[in-house]
Amino acid sequence: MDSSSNQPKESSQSPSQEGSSQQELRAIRIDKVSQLREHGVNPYPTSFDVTHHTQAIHEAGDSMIAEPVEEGQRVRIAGRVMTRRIMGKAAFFNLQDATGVLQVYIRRDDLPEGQFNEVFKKLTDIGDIVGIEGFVFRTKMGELTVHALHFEMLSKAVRTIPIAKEVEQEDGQKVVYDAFSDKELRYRQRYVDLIVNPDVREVFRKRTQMVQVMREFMNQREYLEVETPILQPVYGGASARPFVTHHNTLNMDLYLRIANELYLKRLIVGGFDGVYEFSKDFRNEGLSRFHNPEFTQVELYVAYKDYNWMMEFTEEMIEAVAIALHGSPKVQTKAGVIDFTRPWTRIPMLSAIAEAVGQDVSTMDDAALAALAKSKGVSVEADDSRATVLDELFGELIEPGLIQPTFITDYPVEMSPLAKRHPDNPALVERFEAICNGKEIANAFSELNDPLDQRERFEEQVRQRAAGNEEAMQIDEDFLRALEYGMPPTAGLGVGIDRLAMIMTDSESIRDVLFFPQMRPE
RNA sequence: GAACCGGUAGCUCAGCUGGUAGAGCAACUGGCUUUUAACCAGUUGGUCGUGGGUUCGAGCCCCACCCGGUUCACCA
Repeated sequence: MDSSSNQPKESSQSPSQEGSSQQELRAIRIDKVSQLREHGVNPYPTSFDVTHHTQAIHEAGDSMIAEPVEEGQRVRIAGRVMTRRIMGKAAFFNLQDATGVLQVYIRRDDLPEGQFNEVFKKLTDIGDIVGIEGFVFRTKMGELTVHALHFEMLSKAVRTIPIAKEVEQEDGQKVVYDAFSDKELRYRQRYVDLIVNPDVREVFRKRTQMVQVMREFMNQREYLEVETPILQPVYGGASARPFVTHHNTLNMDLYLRIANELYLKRLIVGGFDGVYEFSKDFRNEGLSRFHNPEFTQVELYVAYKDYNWMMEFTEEMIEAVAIALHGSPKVQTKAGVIDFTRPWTRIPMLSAIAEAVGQDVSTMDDAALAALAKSKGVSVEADDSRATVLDELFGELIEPGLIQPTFITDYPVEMSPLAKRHPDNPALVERFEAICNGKEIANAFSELNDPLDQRERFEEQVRQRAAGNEEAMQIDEDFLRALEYGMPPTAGLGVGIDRLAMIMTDSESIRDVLFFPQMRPE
């Protein structure tokens, strides 16, 4: 492992690389596992019949309390012990299950001989998973509580969980003390983060709900959810550097997909009218608050439609997401309220730039355009194409200011090798991006289905690659062959699920909407 | 890849001008049958990210490296 291998070997009972204090805490808990067995208690039994979740009991509230209370309905709940308050012959503890937290009251005299003192008081810790059966009542202080008549250890934890204490102040504000907040530990040990930070669980529930709403939205329109290859012999559909892997038996390199666009369009050629896929894509680029090497997009292709139709589809679907998650198309974020109410503003890219710089750039020659960019503080390289300069201008001057969802339309053809040319201006394509909170959340176009034009566009990409653009596309001969069989006019859409989840959950980093963000090894 | 900020007990954090490291919670022992940051009394717990250096003496100063965060560059 490392150069310290001449040290005495650590016992398998105590993981290395940990402080002695933590090892002591762990050793004490492991000893408790043995003690439980000595008391005839299985620390890891196989099952427990749960009748109620804590949330259901909270919702039922006083209707679950009988008169007298001990004759109330028996409830069986299971979960993790989060706090303990022991008072000699009785105790309270908070039990957390998948739905919430509920207080439990437990007394020595309600349990079999010795169970309270030996098993509960001495051998049960915060973090253990237990099951109880009892009846519901309210304490003197009015807190809904289950009075336990039966107690079972369900899983003994041998590591301590970081305890946060929550206090409700007189004004009703909740203050959390000692919250588990170290971002590195939270990302590396997400399971602990999820145990102790309820807000984190809520973020991921919202993310899942968001995907479900979108899936249902597309299913209702009878688009087919499909699966296409992640391991691709030729990568394409986006401008990015790929991950490379190797298949031993075939003895060939394969690429992890950077997009699934070209496969989904093959399926449109095959005769499906609408296909979509929630797709993990992989791009071998830097990491940041907005970039993880693997990320999720949904891509959708619909035959006989164009990008105008797709704009309406997009704003309708995302408005539906906002309403499902927040009960309203208006979403509160740190950047202010974002209002997804359709229709969203639509601005052609060149008009947006003209408005920002106060001049019409469409009639400007390349040199004048480059000079303009420099005068606006936008850095341009000598060999940048006209399209690149326009993209830079847009990205620097306009995009960051677009907080409310906005469609930017009609991009230069050089940047969009898979999009159909605009009928009014062959230098542009029928493409839009949806910008929200200063970031692209969706990208779509009327798909190029002219196989000869598509071949020329690929060949231009090859020239760009030869000129040093590592992100330029490869020629996909099989895709061209598919187009030659004829693809109907088609509208295509990609929505960045992580980016949208960040907005919908008001998260500042993509790591906060990924369970397991990419990290360097510990 | 660059700049800035950070890394001290299991968790959250103090630690002054360099003088042998502290609190709360957790844990351990005892007490307490409606508590709720439960409480009361006592106890334990540290490779101060790692490795060098300066110094009589380093958590603190210097250098290198590791990990994380943020910003920038690239991108979705």
